[in-house]
Amino acid sequence: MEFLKKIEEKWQKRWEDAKIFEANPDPKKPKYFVTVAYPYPNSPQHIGHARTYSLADVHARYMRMRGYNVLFPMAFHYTGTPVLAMSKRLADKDKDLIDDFINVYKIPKERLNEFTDPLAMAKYFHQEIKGGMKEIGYSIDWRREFTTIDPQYNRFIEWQFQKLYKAGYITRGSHPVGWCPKDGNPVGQHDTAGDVEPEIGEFTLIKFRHNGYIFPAATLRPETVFGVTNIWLNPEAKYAKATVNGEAWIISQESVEKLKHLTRKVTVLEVFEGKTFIGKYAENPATMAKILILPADFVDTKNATGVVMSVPGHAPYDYVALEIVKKDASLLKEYGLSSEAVNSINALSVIEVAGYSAVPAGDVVKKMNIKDQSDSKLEDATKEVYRHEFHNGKMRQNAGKYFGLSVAEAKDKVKQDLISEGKATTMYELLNRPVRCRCGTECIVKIFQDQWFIDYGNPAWKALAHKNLEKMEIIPEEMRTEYNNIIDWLHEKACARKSGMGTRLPWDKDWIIESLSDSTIYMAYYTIAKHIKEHKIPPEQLTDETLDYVFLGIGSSEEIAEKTGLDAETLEKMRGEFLHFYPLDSRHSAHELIPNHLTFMIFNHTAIFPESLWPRQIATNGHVLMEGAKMSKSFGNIIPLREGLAKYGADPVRLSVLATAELLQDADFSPSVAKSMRDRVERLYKFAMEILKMRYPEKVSEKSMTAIDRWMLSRLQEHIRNATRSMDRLAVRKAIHTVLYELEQDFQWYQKRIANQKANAAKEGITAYVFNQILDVQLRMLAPFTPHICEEIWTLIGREGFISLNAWPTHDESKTDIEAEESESLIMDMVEDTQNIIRATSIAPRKICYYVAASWKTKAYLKILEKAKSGEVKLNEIMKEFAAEGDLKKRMKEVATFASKMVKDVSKMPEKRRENMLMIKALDEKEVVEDAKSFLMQRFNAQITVYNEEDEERYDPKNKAAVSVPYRPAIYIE
RNA sequence: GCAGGGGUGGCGGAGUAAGGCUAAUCGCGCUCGCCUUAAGAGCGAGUGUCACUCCGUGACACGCGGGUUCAAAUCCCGCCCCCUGCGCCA
Repeated sequence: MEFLKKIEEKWQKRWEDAKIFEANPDPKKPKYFVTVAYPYPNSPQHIGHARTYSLADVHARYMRMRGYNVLFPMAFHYTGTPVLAMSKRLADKDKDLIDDFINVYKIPKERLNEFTDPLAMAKYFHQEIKGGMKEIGYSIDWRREFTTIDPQYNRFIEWQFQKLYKAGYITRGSHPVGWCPKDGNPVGQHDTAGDVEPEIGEFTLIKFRHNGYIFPAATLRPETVFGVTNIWLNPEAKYAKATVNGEAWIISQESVEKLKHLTRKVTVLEVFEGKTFIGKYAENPATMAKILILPADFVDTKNATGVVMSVPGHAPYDYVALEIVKKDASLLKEYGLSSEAVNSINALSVIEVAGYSAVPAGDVVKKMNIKDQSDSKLEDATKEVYRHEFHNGKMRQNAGKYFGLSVAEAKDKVKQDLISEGKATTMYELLNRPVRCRCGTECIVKIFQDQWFIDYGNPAWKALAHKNLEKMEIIPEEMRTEYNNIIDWLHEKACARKSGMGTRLPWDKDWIIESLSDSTIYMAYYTIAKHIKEHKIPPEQLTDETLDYVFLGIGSSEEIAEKTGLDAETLEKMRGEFLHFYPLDSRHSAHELIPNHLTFMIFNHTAIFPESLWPRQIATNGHVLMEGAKMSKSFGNIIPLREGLAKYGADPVRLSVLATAELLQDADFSPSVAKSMRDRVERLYKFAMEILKMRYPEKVSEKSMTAIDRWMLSRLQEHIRNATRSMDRLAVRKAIHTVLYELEQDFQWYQKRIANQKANAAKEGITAYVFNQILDVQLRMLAPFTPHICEEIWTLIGREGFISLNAWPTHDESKTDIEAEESESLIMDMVEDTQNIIRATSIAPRKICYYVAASWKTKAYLKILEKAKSGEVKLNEIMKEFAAEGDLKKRMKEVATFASKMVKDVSKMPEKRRENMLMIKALDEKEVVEDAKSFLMQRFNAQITVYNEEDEERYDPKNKAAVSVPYRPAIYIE
């Protein structure tokens, strides 16, 4: 490990000193611009992050070796509220967070105090993350680094938003958000206790009337209004008589504040206990039916209005509650309810659904054996009824004009109609309440007024996004439909908040542009960040005109230079650099960013830039699991990246996160995988050191090589081709497997095959040459994945320069030797057959005889192959042709048996193999087997003899020779 | 619910685009052997299930059920299960 560590440090320093990853416009080379979503510095990175970033780095390194002028930059995303929230929690001495910081992230205790300043915290993690990126060996051009709170970047974002604004892509409106009434802030998932995402739903409030008062019953199923049999109030809870936007409402006391946050004017007139209204009648606005108000403990006055309409036919809660009220004589007495009136209430059926009776709620309650209102199974029962009714249910006749509609359709129609008739209204509520803010307060829904939105719902804009997507390469391709769907779904996205770090909206400085909106086209900023730093360009000089010129080519450099005081030449250089590297060639990210960031990137590019500068490729990848389990702080299975690097080494970590899964799947990291990768890397080193001891000639003539040498070199070509193909679609797992394991397998076979060849200087030279070829190719194909060890070996074996800047090997068709490959697979098959026979007969072989097929068989075989090329082979036809050949005619009976068998075999053969065999024509099988004799002798520890089937002198006591077929010699063992 | 991805051996996972070469590349694990003072590493061999007349043979096996075909893990239809995303959160 020490050894790997030293190598890593050495090469990271050399790369930095030689500035080899600093990319400048170079007209001599094609450019390639790769970026990966910049990290958010609110914690150090862990092994999981390494996947996305390593993939991007491997991509960058690969393209660099393919001869491109690759730009791979990095920046840091300070925008947003999470850092603020964390900082505040630290200030509040949040124990869990402090524990995480100390135990998981290994942050020195004494530094924690600084972190009550959010900016200090962000800066700390920024350096922490950057350190990790250097230690893992990413080929980043650090000259272009920036943060999203740099004033120059703020100018860039202002410029972008002005463009969006002018294009009509910015709208304003009101919007419900999760809200902490104590903190006075919107709450997202990271603000809540237990990281719960607040789910906002819209309840329909149906206005039941009683004596001039409105009971606004809250429901998520307005279509069931026709099945209401009564109203539920919680008898023990407090209700308020209040004026709500001018109407007299009876609502739970808890709902008063909520309605206020939902922009309603509420004045409380009087407070009652729920029981006050029990036994009174109210009128259903949809049916005009007079219904009783009854008591129910299950009514949660904290949910919506605390007034519930009862639909026992379709709501399990209502069904159970009604049954209880009916049976409970003391309850009836307590509230002075007439038992006749109550008992006459029967569930109404308004929805017909296959597989259920008229009262689906009753069916499910009975099935689940639910007895009382507090039974937790009621939740499941409700879900089951709803699921079936929503998808398969139809409205019955008593639903009036909605008769025959599906529940899904009726739900919306009823709601809209009731609202427009003034019989209902709506109210937002949290569906997964209670959701608690980290401060402990229960969250509510607030309508955030005059919020700014980016209008991703704009149809013309959607069309542009689709157009970009169509031209773009999506890796993996399976994700394309996902993007298409998302472009279709997206609508207005709130783009600014009142708190957090970032850029202020240029036309309304109270708002700060939120993080998913200020990170959509920043790849363009990398191209000028270098100049901004180099020339210390202040934000004031980055006027809208400057940026218009640099990014859109509007105006002249002289004019702008004059106005801004910027150097005209610098302006032109910036413009030139932007045009050189743009458009973006590849964008990398984890695939959870597809529904937001990545699609936003597409949208914004089409809004700001001309079509020629739209992004060309997006590649996304899955997560990293830790020994099969999800990584999470609560499982305590997070390995911070730098800790992992220190423990296992950079190259092994890179391999571990990339070699265990294809892009879409989750990779599985574990110490044992990392360890085996480390062993693999060390073995490569040892192998190289052995080759280093070998002497080999500069050039080796083809002729002096034996078939097995040519076979190895031919296989090497095949592996180059496969690895390159895999890399071109970023199938890194496949590529690593090809380079590391498949190549290795052939190499091991090769070593076995040559182990017994007679030693002489020429042979040794050839072997050394072949070994060296393998090492050379393997190193260059591994360099993107394990750059450190590859650089080290590269230098040790005396190669010039950095392997990182060397060429990726190219497939050389001329080195492919089909004959050698076919000969070798003959040997491999033969070895396997021999082995099977030995096992089957349990003979300890002393003598093994091989009989290669007679020449007439080969002749017939080739004929059949020839025929198979042009479609199906008809046995009778081919037999006629055989009959015309003298040497075949004299043994027609044998030929017939042989041919019928071969026709079958050939038809099952892959096209490629048939072509190869035809190309080779007749292989001299006897010679092939003779060549492998010493190997076979060693392999089976027996005497080996090779005969031709037609050899009169052959030793063949069991007459096995007859069963030989081309490419499959007969075997006799004794 | 909607959308996307997936379900293959003890495990991870190839194979599915172009149906037959293939019941399974490769890795891990496990068993046996070699090497070694020992362990590890390395090397070699074996390793789907069941049944039987158990050096062999047969049947069954790629989520479940149908279908197309001489032939299906692969194509078609229906169903079940798992994972991910669904917005103000980076």
